[in-house]
This record gives sequence, C-alpha cells and structure tokens, in this order.
Amino acid sequence: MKADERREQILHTAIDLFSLKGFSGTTTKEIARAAGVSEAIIFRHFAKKSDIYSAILDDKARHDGMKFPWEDDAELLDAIHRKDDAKVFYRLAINALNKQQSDVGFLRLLMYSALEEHELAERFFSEFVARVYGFIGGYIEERQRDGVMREMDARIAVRAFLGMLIHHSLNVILWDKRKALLNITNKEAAENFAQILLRGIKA
Amino acid sequence: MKADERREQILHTAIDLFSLKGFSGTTTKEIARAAGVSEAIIFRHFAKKSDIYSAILDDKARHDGMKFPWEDDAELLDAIHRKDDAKVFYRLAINALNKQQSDVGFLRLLMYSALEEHELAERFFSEFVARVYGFIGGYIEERQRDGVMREMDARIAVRAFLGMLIHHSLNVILWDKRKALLNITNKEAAENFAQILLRGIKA
DNA sequence: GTCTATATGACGATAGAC
DNA sequence: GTCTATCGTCATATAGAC
Repeated sequence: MKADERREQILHTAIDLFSLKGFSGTTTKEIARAAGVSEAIIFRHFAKKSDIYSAILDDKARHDGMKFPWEDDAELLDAIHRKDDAKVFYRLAINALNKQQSDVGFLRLLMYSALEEHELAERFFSEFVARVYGFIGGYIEERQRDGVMREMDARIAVRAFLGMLIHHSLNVILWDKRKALLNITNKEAAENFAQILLRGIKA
Repeated sequence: MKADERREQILHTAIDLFSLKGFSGTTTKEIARAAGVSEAIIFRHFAKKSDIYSAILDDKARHDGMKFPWEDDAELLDAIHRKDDAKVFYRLAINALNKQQSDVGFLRLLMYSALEEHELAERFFSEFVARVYGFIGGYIEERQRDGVMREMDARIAVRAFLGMLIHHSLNVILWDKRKALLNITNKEAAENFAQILLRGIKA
C-alpha cells in the first residue's frame, strides 16, 4: 500500500475509534491493531498521536463532510426562491437530520472534541455552523422584511431550530434505539419541527 | 478528616476533573494532587477508579442535583393550575436554563458519560429525563384535550422544547463566551423559546 | 487515616533490520 | 513501507510503616 493510501486508512480507522471512545480513551495500539499494521507505522505517518486528531477535519473538508445542507438540494433552493416557507424549513430539517445521522461517528467526534476543547470543534464551528446561522438567519430576516414573520432576533430562531434538530439526532444516536422513549422517522420529526418553528415565528 | 468527609472531598474533586477532561483523560494522580492527598488514599476510599465515576450519581441524587425544575417553583405550579400557558413554558424554560448553566460541571459530565455510554448517563436518563417528558408531555396533552393545543404527538413537542433549551445551554457553556455568535440573557432566551414552542403547538 | 515505596502493566514513541 | 523489539514514562493498584 502506498504512503497516501496507508495514511488515509489509518486516519479513517482512528476516526472510528476516537468517535467511539474519545481521544484519550483510544490508544495508538488499538488504532494499529484495527488498521492491521504495527504501531510503528502509525508513528511513521503521524509524528504524534494528536497529529491524527488534527488531520481529521482536513480530511472531512476534502471529502463531503463539510458540505452545506442546501448545496445539493434543488428542491430546497427552489422553495427558497418561491418563498415556500413550509417547504424551506422542512427541507432544511430533513437534510440536517439525515446528514447528522448518516455520519454518526463524526457527530460523536464533534461532541468529544467540543468537550475536550480541541481545535477540531472550534474550526467546525467557525467554518460551518457560523455559515448555517448566516444562511437560515438571512432567510428569516428576509421574510421578516416581507412582513410574514414577526420581529425578533433571527439568530434566536435559528438556535431554536438547530437545537431541535441536533438534540433529536443526539437522542436518536445515543438513546432511542435501546430506550425508545420516542420512536419516530426523520420525516415525521422534520415535519413536526419545521411546523413548530414556522408557526412559532410567523407574524 | 473523617472517612466520610474525605470520601466526599475526593468525589467532588473527581467530578470537577472528570467533567473537564473525561474519565480516561483524568488520572488518579491528578485527583490525588488536586485533593491534597496521596494516591493511596484514593484507593482506600474507592477500590477502583471506575468506582468513583459510579458514585457520582448517588452523590448528586443525595444532594439537590436531581431535583425537578418544578418542585420549588410556586409560580410555575400556580401557572399550571391556572392554565396560564405562556407562564408555564416560560417558567419551565428559565428554570431549566438556569439550572443547566449553574452546574456546568454536571452537564459536561453527562455529555461525556453519554458518549462513553456509561451507566451514569443512562440512569440520569431513565430516572430524570423520562419524568420530565412525562410531566411536560402530560400538561400538553391536557391542553390538547382542552382544545387549546393542536393534535400532535406531545412527546415531539417536548423534544423540540428540551432541544432548544439544552442546545442553547451547551452553546453558552462551550462557545458563546469566546465566540459570541449569540449573546443573550437566559431571560431573553427563555421568553423566546417559550413563545416559539407555544405558538408552534397551539391550535 | 495517612503516608512512602513499589509492583505490574499499558502507554506513546523510537531504533534498526529487512 | 513494514516489521520486531524495546525504551522511558506514566497508569492503576497494593503493601506495610506510622
């Protein structure tokens, strides 16, 4: 295996393990064993254990992990254009829920790194989350100017919306399968959350 | 210092450290140093490191940490009795936000233990969160029967509400101080979230 | 009840052969 | 590029003196 491939393979193995057990809960020996190489190989590709952690976000950025929920959704962009609010918030919700839950490892990793106050979470926050606030908040402000939504700090509405979505995904990932306190499809969840927010902020 | 006091002291020192760096990120040596005792003392009071972790929830339960947001709030109970929905949801929100943010360490600890799938989070979930769902969900169902709130799964409304609250508190704890993406008082947040939810689910 | 001293193993990281 | 073997350090946990 070439150096680049091996490096990628180690990185993805490490992402899986870090997302399961956190940074300090994962040993280089485990990563090596899971990747099917010796520990020494790890340290040929990454000088320090923490270098693996730092490389994760670059890898995500290079692949599709940092794509925005609206980039590929023609239906959403069309709804925005037509100012079909119900559709806009439903599409935003369903995209967010599906994406979050399709990459459980990354969401767990983000939580870990936020708690550990690692650069990873901070960069994700300023590069990704801030733009989401700008995008959704911008749409709400536009609709406020149209007189369709009531006057309020649009960022609070965004926080409420993202709060429902992220909290629900975390619940699905961490609890619902075993505990089943609330067992609904993402479609149901997205419809309900979109409707609650929309009725909640309309004029 | 008597055994009980020393045990409590070690426990609280450990809670602080676990909440900052997680279970595997905290060493018994650090706990000992922070508590001002030798490492051997730790292992006299707790046979294994993980026993400290397990003892945390019992300690919380013995103290005030597991109290319900409505137990001490006469204003809330009165509002429920009078069916003053706006007041009910505002009081629930402000209580939750204040409590979550007054015990940052515990919230961080819960997040860590949820990710680590430790008993701690699971017990908190089934002993505390489930009852919150029952309480708030019960009130919503009552108001649905009154015809004041629209037909929907009340648990979804609860999840949306708790999502706003918990997500906002996590943002405050983990980000807002440094990044200031959204700097509002808990009062403002509670008013807005309560209003969004209420308008969102009323008939 | 607390200490010093230490056992035992796992940890991150390196050296050197192939 | 990969391995085996090993380093020094730090981890959890224990023994025995005071």
